[in-house]
Order: sequence, then C-alpha cells, then structure tokens
Amino acid sequence: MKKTLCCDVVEVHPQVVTKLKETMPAHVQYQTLSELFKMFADPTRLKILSLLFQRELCVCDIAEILSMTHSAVSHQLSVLRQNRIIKYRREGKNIFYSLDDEHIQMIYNAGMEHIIESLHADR
Amino acid sequence: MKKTLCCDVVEVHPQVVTKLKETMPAHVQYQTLSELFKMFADPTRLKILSLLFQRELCVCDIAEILSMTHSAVSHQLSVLRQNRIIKYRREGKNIFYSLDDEHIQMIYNAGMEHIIESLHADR
DNA sequence: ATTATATATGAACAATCGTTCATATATAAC
DNA sequence: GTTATATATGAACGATTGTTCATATATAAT
Repeated sequence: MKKTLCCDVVEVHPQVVTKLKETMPAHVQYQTLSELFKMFADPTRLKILSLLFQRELCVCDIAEILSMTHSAVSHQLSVLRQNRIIKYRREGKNIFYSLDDEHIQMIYNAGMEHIIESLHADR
Repeated sequence: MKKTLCCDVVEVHPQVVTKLKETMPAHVQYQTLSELFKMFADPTRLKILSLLFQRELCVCDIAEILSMTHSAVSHQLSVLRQNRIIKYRREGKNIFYSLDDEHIQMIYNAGMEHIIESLHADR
C-alpha cells in the first residue's frame, strides 16, 4: 500500500482522495470553528478572557487594569458577546461580564500549555 | 466585600486592580498565544490540519483534496511550518507534512467540542 | 425635568491577512 | 547537460481586523 496519494495526475489514487473528501466535515463547520479561534487570536481579547477567568468584571474595571480606553474595551467585549464567548448582566449603572461556558477556559489552557512546552523545547 | 472594582475613580479599589495587574502574565506571552490561535483562525488551515490528523500528506495531495491551487496550499503550509505547527520530511521529489506535536489536536478538539455543544444549545 | 456616569455604537483609518499570479528552486528522469 | 515535476517564494491585490474619535443610549442622582 502506497503511503502517498502522489502528485502526477496519472498516478493519483482516486479512492483515497475521494474518501478523504467525503469524510471531511462541511466547509461551514470549518468556517464556524475558525471564527471561534479568531476570538482567541488577539492579545487584548486574551487578556480580557484571562481576567474573566478570575472574576466577573465591568467595562471600566477592565479598562483600568489593562490601561485601555473604555471604548476599545467595549468594542472587544461586544465582539466576544456576539460570538457567545462571554455573557453579561446589568446591575444598575454597571454591566458585569463573565464567561459564557467552561469550554473557553479549556481552549485557552490547551493553547497556553502548547506555548509553555514550546519554550522549554527551545532551550 | 464589594463585588466590583467599580467605575468612578473615587471609589476604585486600588489593591484589587493592582493585584490583577501584577498577577497578569507579560504582554509578550499574550502576543505569543494569540499568534498560536491565529493559526487556527482560518478555515483553510483548519482543513489542512484535520487532514494531517489522519495521515501525512504532500502539497499536491492536499491541493487535490481541497480543490485549491498548489501555491495557496504551499503558502498555508509555510505559515504553519514557521509557527511550528507542522513538520516535514523530504522523500525524493515529494515533501511530506505532518503534525509537529500532539497539543495541536487537543486545541482543535477543544474548539470543535465547543461549537458542537453550541449547536445543541441553540435548539 | 437636568446632569453625571457607564456603556455601546458608527465611521474612518492604518495594519494585517489570505489569495493569486508569476517566477524560482530542487529533485528526478532522460 | 535538458526537460519535467514538486514545491517554495516574492509581489500585488482586495478583504478583514483592531483601534480611535465622536456620538448615542441607558440608568442614577439631583
């Protein structure tokens, strides 16, 4: 059994290509998944998430801690909210943000483990 | 004990803000982590990774399966390679790509679980 | 009512990203 | 050597993204 599907059209193994093509999830699923990971692909949003892992916070707490404008923080929270990463509750003038579900921290941790291990491997 | 750091400067709890600021990892760590997640933030790269979970493959196999140009695939492989997501070995004319370490599939799976569970929650 | 505070949002901008096209390199076969 | 095949790479392009500025909404206090 050949290990490659190979590159010259004449020698392609059509059944292997076909099988891999057929067993692939639909494009929309990759699209959805990429949009989820996009939420983690920005240092500011990662900082916000890592704060929310510890406690619920309102916009201006986060702005103060990260030394950012309220507007910039609010925009990022809006993006995270629209992608169901975080949820919020209003309490008078304040709106408190917190994580929407526990998968978020799992994804974050899996990524963090990878970069920590990479650092060690570098030496 | 108040639940919020609050928003009016006069009422801020400086010690909580200071504590959260101090316990935060350095910016460069969030930068590195965001660059890792950026690799997963594109549907084409996710497709390529999901193929490499199953077997090592060369450029034109992937191009054939995904119905993409060799160039487009090669560029994405180059990005993944430079970010140590995948490795390669040459065998004659062909270059075979495979995953560099097992964390990659963990991150992918954690993300996939999230979107699958989200779908169920939608009903 | 008015004023102040907390947050949200729209528009504009520079920066980054993914793809395409054209070209270059590297191995294999002749 | 030449030719063919597999892959890589540089430049250019349009698309997307994150931030900033200005403005709007919503609640609370007066």
